[in-house]
Amino acid sequence: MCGRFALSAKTSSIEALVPGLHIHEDLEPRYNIAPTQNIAAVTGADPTVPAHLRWGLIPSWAKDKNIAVKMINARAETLGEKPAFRNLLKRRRCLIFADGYYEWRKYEGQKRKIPFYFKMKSGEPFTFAGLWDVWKNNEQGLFDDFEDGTAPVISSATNITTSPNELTSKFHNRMPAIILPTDRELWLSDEEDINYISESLRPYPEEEMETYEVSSIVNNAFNDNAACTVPFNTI
DNA sequence: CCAGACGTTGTT
DNA sequence: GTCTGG
DNA sequence: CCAGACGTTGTT
DNA sequence: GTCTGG
Repeated sequence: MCGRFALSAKTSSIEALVPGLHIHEDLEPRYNIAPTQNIAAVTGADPTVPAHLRWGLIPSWAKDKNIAVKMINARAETLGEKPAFRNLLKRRRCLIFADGYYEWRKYEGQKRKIPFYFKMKSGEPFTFAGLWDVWKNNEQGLFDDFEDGTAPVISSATNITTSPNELTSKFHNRMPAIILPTDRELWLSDEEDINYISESLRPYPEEEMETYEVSSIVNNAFNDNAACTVPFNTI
């Protein structure tokens, strides 16, 4: 899975995740990052510069950018076989910055599903494994924006999923592939052995993670994507 | 050769 | 673009 | 992923 | 129920 996540860490702690990375601008804290929105990432092309990628992969060959809604996730197990992902796995890997992600649980008799927030016990941000590509619109001028404000050239990304660790498996049968700190350099490298690369797409050790139910008061802020400092309730 | 797909998740 | 199915 | 819409015509 | 927008 992984259809929503958060990134509110200080710029300095995000920079600390990738050697040489320098983030020039201040990133707004975000607690409800959704598909089609921009996400903060670094690509293997230049890991010293932050990349702002649109979440939902639009492959370079796509005629219609709306294919993105179907490409927010990519299964780690089959990346090497899928025509849409195989080449990207070889040459267009990226790390997506996050400090938590959400899974939903529905309680018996309750209408709404409740979000649970998954994070590192350390509180530090981390990196999802992603693939990215650049798409150029062929049907209209390259200098004309779309009506929805998106550009005619879009760099986008998909978030790789893998089997869940023990903690996440209580909520879902998938979890986002979180790259171990020691594997980040490899993931951004120009290594083309996809079997070797794929070894870093394992479920993240659950002993380093924890989850909280997002309380109703936080839920409001969550829905508004507003800044939120209220502590989550522990389950 | 050309034509057509290219994807995941959750839910039923 | 690249792979699969016909 | 969730939230929210889901429609057209004519008139101003 | 299903699609769209974020």
